Amino acid sequence: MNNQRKADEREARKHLIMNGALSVFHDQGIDGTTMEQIANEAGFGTASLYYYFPKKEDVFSAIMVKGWEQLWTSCQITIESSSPPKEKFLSILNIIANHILNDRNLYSFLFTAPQHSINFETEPWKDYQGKLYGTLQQLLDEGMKIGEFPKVESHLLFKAIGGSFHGILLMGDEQQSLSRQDIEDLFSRLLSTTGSPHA
Amino acid sequence: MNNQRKADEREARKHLIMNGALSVFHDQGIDGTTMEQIANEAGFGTASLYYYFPKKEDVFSAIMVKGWEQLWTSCQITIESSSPPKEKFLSILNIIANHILNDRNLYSFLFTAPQHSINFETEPWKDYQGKLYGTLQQLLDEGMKIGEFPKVESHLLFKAIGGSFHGILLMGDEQQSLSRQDIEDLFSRLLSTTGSPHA
DNA sequence: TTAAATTTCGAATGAGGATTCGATAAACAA
DNA sequence: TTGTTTATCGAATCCTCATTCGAAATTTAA
Repeated sequence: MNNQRKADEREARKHLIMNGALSVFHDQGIDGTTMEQIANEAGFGTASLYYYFPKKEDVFSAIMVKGWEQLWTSCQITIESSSPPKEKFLSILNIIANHILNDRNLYSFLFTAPQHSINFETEPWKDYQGKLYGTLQQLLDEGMKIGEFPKVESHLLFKAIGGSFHGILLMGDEQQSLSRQDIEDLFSRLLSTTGSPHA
Repeated sequence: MNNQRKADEREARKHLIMNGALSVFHDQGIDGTTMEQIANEAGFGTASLYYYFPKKEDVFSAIMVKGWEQLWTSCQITIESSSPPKEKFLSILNIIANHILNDRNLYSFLFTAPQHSINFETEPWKDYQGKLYGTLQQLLDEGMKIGEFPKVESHLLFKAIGGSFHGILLMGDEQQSLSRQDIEDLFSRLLSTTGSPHA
């Protein structure tokens, strides 16, 4: 019975396709990418893709699921630990940062995929995304209550952090070296309880 | 001679179309928008659009130009003033924030337009964008030299600020009320010279 | 009021690209 | 070896747009 191997190989081929897709997205943009380009990049004939993904949309979806699931599971232990909010929060950011640094294309896709073109509500990865974001938001709220964080509208703080995270890690092509130190500096700056004097 | 009025009216119609386009972008996404949808939204027949904009791309381009030019000119006076870097920097952020708050659709478009699909290098608005970003980056450098800003890689700081700006002002649909105070708080936090203690 | 210029737009046209077909090859099982 | 299942893919569909046409309406100018 090589049923298992069969399945594994099939799965492996799916991943080749997904990576090909990510690579094409990088230069052509998501909406500008054709199934033919993906096929070429991945080393398949165009029609073959449909043997693995019935619809173009399914390629997107599969990538999303892979990414968000990965992200969620690698944060889970930390999330379930019992460290104080701020420490937990920063640990999670760190984990995510490492993922992004290791797989730029994938995470750039995760965080910039157009919110239209597809019925995103029913997608399975929405779940992981929701849990992760929810957790972070919640940590922010808790930490604020304890006084570990500055007194700012927690929604605002969340968006600010999310935004700068995106900016630092995903903006621009330069593979810019980023010491973990730099990252921590910036975020603990945003999170410092030190009131900030106006300009 | 009603040549002037003629020109004005034509210009006005162009703007109707641009606004229609922005409105459709908002729900359909930029790449998912068709000329027909824009036409309907703006109250024209599909073919009529081409009387004003020879190519779809020209609609995009016109919007970009309008936005960036507007942004640049409204910052120019401040930029040419002789305030110290930090003050100047925050003033500019403030001006931009107000623009975004007043014309969400336009600026959401400006800052999220896909970098692919078009030959952006030759576009006229690239100029305004470049000047504005360049100025901000430069102010950051200067301020850092004087010690008005924290000692962080200025490129990083720039991205962090750009990112959180985007996050705060353009993320999510909720028209969330945003006091200018809140905004200043967050940014002067990022810019404060107070070293931040690690978690 | 009449010719020229300006605008409008429904209905072709044409190209690009997603998806499907039909045939073939490989791998496997009996 | 031979039938069956798994994979592959070039070449046809078929549909969705962007863009163009050609005819009409509306406005301007004389």
